[in-house]
Amino acid sequence: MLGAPAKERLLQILRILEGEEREFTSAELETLTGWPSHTIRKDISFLPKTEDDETVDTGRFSAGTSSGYAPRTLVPLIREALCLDRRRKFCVAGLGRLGSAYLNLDSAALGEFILAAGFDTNVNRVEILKSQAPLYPAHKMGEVIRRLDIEMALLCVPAETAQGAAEKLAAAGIRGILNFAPAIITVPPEITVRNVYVRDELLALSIKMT
Amino acid sequence: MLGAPAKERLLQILRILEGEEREFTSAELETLTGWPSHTIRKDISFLPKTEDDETVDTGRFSAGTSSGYAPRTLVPLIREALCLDRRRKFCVAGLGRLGSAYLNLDSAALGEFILAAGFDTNVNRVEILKSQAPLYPAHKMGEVIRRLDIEMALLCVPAETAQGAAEKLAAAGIRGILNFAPAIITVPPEITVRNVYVRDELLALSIKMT
DNA sequence: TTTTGTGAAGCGCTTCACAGCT
DNA sequence: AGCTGTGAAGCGCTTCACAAAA
Repeated sequence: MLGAPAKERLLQILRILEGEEREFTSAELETLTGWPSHTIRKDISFLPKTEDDETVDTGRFSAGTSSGYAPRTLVPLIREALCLDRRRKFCVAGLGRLGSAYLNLDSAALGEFILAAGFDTNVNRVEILKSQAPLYPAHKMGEVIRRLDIEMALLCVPAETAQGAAEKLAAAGIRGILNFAPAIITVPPEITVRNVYVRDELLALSIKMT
Repeated sequence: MLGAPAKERLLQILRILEGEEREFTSAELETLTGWPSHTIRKDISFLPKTEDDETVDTGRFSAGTSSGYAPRTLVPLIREALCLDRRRKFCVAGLGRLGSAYLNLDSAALGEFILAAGFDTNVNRVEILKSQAPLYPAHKMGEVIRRLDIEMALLCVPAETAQGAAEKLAAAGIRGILNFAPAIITVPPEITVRNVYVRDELLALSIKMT
């Protein structure tokens, strides 16, 4: 119940609704997201029903209100369904140009995610760079990740060292890796990887452009 | 024929096979990609058959060769199927940490895309940074983009200046924008935007992790 | 025997059409 | 009238099982 495509759409809807106050109809969400309104309604219909409502209202978003979905009620439901209620910690592995750029993202751009640490094999960078989060030499990864309970890592090392760094992260007990290095990394199956390849993004963009 | 999920997988296979010489079995590709071997074989079976082969071979990759797929024959077929034949030019707008990181991607990581220029309002950066592509002050954007026929831009400026930079790119005749700034940008409808938000990538990763 | 190639079955997501509420 | 909510139909992707080739 609630497949991967639906989760992707709900995430997009969540982004639109967050911070909004006025209600959105499924037709509006269609123009904003590009997904058909009936698909969106279907996705939302899969969300858990709020049982704490004592009134005998049939539709939980008061179907037929002729006004749409209220962010106030919908946003928490989506967050719960997508397991986004917890604030998760992540770290940056590799503090070159790319990694240090992500060190300096302000918390508004990160939402529920907390930048908890940065790592690099080059001790100079660790000492020189300034960051809100503490920076450590790479060999302390295992200790720090476990102590701070860091779940995810942005992998920002060069392509040549990506596989090695991924293995170090795996050994350090990381659970998910966002791989920005233009390389294919393989890790134990209990670790989830998501690749952010510039080439793939350009490809997706050019497909969208046609 | 050949749906979106299959394209995604073929792209991943293409990345693995490019530059390789030895043959790969579908079982090997399974361990490398994570997709089941029968799914991979199915995807490949959808590729157009090479008609120029005079011999009456049944399987075009010589089914039963007991050795796997030859990159030599497979790579061009995938490239054609994914419409990756044309080489498209792009530029980088904003040469801070993030932008300059992307300036230094080698061509292997970019595939069919060509980095044709970099722009920044800060003339110092334009003069000091070294890059394979020529760098220009931002005010030359219109002239350069049109002269070099650049189609896409990586928008790597800070969030505060993202909207202004996007408007300059729009005025310069860009057709697509890959927005790396953590900001929502609005452009004329003839321009396609694709956002790469770290927060969204982290969200997608954590959903995948559950 | 190993590995590709593929019709057919299976299954999950999307779409439809309409009921229900305001 | 306008909009949500949802069983059921439809369809596309995945999986299966086995034929064919070296």
